[in-house]
Amino acid sequence: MNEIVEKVLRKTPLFANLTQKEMDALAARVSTRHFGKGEQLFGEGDACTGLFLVASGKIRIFKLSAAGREQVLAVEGPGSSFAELPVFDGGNYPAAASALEDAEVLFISRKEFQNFCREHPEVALKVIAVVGGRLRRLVGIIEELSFTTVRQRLISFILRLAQASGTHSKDGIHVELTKSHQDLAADLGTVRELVSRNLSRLQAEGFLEVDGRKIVVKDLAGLKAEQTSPE
Amino acid sequence: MNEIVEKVLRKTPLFANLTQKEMDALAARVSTRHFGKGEQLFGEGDACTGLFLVASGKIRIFKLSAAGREQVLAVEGPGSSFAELPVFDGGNYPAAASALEDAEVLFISRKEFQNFCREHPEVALKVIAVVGGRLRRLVGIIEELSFTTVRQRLISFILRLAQASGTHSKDGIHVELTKSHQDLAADLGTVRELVSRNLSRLQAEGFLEVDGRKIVVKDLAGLKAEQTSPE
DNA sequence: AGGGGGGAGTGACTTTGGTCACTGCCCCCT
DNA sequence: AGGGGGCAGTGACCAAAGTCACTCCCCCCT
Repeated sequence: MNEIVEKVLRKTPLFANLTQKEMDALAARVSTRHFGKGEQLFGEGDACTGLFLVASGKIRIFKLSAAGREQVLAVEGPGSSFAELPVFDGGNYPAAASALEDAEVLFISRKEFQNFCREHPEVALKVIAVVGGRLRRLVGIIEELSFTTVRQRLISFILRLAQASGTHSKDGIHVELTKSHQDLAADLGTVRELVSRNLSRLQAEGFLEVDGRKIVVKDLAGLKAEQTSPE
Repeated sequence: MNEIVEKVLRKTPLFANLTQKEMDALAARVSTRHFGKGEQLFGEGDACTGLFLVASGKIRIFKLSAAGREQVLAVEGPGSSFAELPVFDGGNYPAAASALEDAEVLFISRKEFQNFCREHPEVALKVIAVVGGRLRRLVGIIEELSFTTVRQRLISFILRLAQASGTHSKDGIHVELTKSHQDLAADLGTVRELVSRNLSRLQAEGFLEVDGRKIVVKDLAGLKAEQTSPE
């Protein structure tokens, strides 16, 4: 039981290099919770009860608009922590979180985590580093929303995907969307229809070939050019 | 000389409650710099050299797009610190900073600040709290950019201004813009023309009266309604 | 007085984003 | 086999955002 917990703890940057003794102390304070696909961990505005660590699966952090649209702020996978901040400043969660796939999550109550940080100042420095990364990503989202079109964001997304998990072949780079257009739209800050339309258009222009969730990038250089200048 | 520095330090949340001894130690490591209106403190992508504290004036943190548009991320006044994060994670500045008005700024080098945090763990906790607030504001910007129109953002801005610094009279609430349409557009994530046009339109609709940078809110309740639902 | 510069207003237009309403597809369920 | 449900594609719109090109105004400069 505790070996699993420890394994996860060692994988999260916040607690990676604790001594065995510290690790044991921490593990004893941790509880495990399971969330099914689509299940909500907490809602926007909920009082913050503690810190979460992802053991398996993926957790999506997002904002929900009055009109029902979603804007994804982050997707956290195994080894990531989230909600560090409200734990400290005592405020409510600024966004909602739900499981993108079935997920195993570790939970540390606010009090326990705060005490632990006080006893282990290095952990506080780690928190700052982690939060720093988060802040950079948020700034990136703002930049994209403010300066770019849906088309450009979609292109960037595909290029990132190609970079990360594309397989090369003579007819181009094969990539596969791992989510629905709906979810992709929430990532890009737009609606389903625009994702669909822009994909069609990129295909018509010869940059891509689309077949369901499989995409073949035919003209990498061309796409990269489109990403920046609208021409 | 040092009394002035100390006064500023006491006003910034990060260092507010240090002992006199600590304060002296810190003050000795601080240097003062002046920036004229419009002058740039650092650019986006510059290597991070240290932490800044605002003594007087206002500093604008912003992103600059390839097309020359600006998106303001934050405006920091006296008593605020900024650039805490890159100091810790060692990365570059994610955005540029310039003086909105003539400003006096304290500077602490990266090394000095890091050491100080290591010696004074409570300061690290303070950093987290400050950064937490910053993160919330960024999430707010994302929410606005993703879910609302320029019109709604402009209305929210005016309402906030009315709340903060409006003076009531029989003909409405008088508020005054303290910046050009250009700068306001950068705050709202749009362009000059849209600010101008939307103001005109709000006037035509009877919500406001506009005279240069003076605005009289005629229909507060109506404006509040417009802020949320587009009708 | 004349000229220059920054800020503001606006008409005309294009592009992008978003909505609505359908249709069709695929897969699973019983 | 027949029906749902979720997902994807698309046509027809409409509204918001942004661009371009001016004009006007005010203030400051010498």
